[in-house]
Amino acid sequence: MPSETLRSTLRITKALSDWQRIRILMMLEPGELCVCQIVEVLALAPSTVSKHLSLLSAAGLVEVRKEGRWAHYKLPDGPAGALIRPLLVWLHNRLRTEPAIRRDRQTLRAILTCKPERLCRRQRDRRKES
Amino acid sequence: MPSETLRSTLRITKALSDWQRIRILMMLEPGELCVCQIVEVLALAPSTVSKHLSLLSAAGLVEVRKEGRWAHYKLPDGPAGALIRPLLVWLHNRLRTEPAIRRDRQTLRAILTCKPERLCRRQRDRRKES
DNA sequence: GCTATAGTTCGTTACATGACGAATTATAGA
DNA sequence: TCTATAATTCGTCATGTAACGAACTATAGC
Repeated sequence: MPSETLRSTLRITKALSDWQRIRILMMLEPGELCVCQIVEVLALAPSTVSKHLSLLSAAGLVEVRKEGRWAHYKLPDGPAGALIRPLLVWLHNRLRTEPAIRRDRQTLRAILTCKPERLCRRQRDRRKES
Repeated sequence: MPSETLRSTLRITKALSDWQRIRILMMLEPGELCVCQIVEVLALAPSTVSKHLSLLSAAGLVEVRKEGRWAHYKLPDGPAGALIRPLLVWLHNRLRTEPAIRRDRQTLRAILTCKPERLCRRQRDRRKES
């Protein structure tokens, strides 16, 4: 019977062992984002992104704030955040200057200029034509 | 074309996402061990342990020192070690008091009292009878 | 040189995981 | 109340991974 700490630790390291989830964590450094914004940057299906977010959430690497039909995800602060801070700092230091990560930040900046509703509409439309 | 830093980072996080490999890293904290000693603690097939060690090695989480037919593995020191030290410290702090890890330490203590040659012989014999 | 042996590599099998689209849920607005 | 919609859950498929035993490699000792 593995202890909770042990399983929790494995949940964290497993959550960190996927490139898309790392991209999400790096993306959340500056502040919270809603799902559709993350979907847009990763260019993955919403269902896929949702799954990634639920794994990150289960590991305590992100927190969710639901507001109407919107879900905003952010890095945890307070005691929960302190627990995993060293890992995020390590990741951030290693990947800050990575081309792929810089590209994501660039994309995100562009995305933040338009309202989420517009984003979701665009994503729906794109889906229809294919 | 993902950069080397990026692939290296993923190799590290993937290496950390397995329980047996974490056990190995915790086991190596006090100092180097040879493969048969690790095999004995984990109670896995030598081929399986060897594979784990090669993944850890590829990620730079352990270093190998070959001596005759024996292979000694240890945590890296120097610059290579400094790079991943924060991760190992985090892991160590989280798992130091875990029952499973304490049990491994206990097992290891017993194992260290007998010479590696004896260990290997015992392992071979056990294999034969099954 | 031969033989025994510590460790690795290879091939196979079972299971875990990431991706997608379709169906579902829950909320906002007409 | 009914419709539209942001997000999640579910079912499926392809790929990745951990485990094993068998075969292989390389070294020590006769």
